[in-house]
Amino acid sequence: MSYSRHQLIALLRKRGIAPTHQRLEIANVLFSRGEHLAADQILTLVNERHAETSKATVYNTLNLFRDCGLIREVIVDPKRVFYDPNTEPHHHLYNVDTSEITDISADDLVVSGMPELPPGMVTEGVDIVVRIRAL
Amino acid sequence: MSYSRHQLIALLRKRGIAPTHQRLEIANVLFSRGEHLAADQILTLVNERHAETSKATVYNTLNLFRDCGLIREVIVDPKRVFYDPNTEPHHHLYNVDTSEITDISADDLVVSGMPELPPGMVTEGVDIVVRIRAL
DNA sequence: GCCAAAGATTGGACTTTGTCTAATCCGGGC
DNA sequence: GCCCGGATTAGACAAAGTCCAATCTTTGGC
Repeated sequence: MSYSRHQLIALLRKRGIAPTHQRLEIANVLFSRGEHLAADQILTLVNERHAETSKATVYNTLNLFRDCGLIREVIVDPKRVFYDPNTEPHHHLYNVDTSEITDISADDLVVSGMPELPPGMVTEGVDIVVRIRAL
Repeated sequence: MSYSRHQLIALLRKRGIAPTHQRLEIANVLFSRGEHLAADQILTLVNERHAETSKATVYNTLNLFRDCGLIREVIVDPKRVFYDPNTEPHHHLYNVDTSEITDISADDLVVSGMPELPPGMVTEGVDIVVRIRAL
């Protein structure tokens, strides 16, 4: 599931994000791999060939992508945030031993009995994490 | 919902935890308030009268309590772990504006369609977080 | 294509959360 | 009351993430 330079540019433009070098590199790593990656992993991957993107830019860009709804944060590991290129509603299987994250389709996993929210409150999202481990 | 010194000692002893001064203070803050608290909040609360418990001890103790099943970690805020004195199965409402956490009974909120686990894997827990915000 | 303005990137200092260590300090059993 | 293994401590350390002011790119108007 690889994306061409043009496709990536279109993806960013659609959200009003100026397609710079660094942003395209980061988008490429996220969307072409389709994996859940943490900031430090992205920093490493993006600089694999020749270093060209700084830590600050990786964090800036991930926050920008998140704010624009291009990617989603996954909060499962107390040590770091993971970024998910899949923004469709879905849930996660989290291997606590290896920190590996796998998707669970929202069609399979269904929640019922959502509580009334306090007035003036809206749901931003429902995240389900199934924590698993060996044995 | 206040706990007496004796009740707290019994609570720790039941899990084989030696009831020291500091541990009782921390247990008291958690169980008497019944709130979801982060380590730094616990450190502050415990030292409100006169400082007597160090940061290291707060972290040691929270990890100990967690390992002994006395409390539960709640991973919802990328900035810090919250500790929950309620270890019964239940879920959480998380106010992303205020970082406030509220319980949702597991009787109300039901999940169906749990996926097959890879062989040799066991479920450690299923955490549902309903993220809400004002507006 | 050129230029300026707006916006993006950068290294490095800084903050925060949490861990580690080696020294000291209990407290429960004898 | 004494001892000893476990508990506590200050402070150094580590890792994730933010901030800043200087510099570099993009982009849109011409």
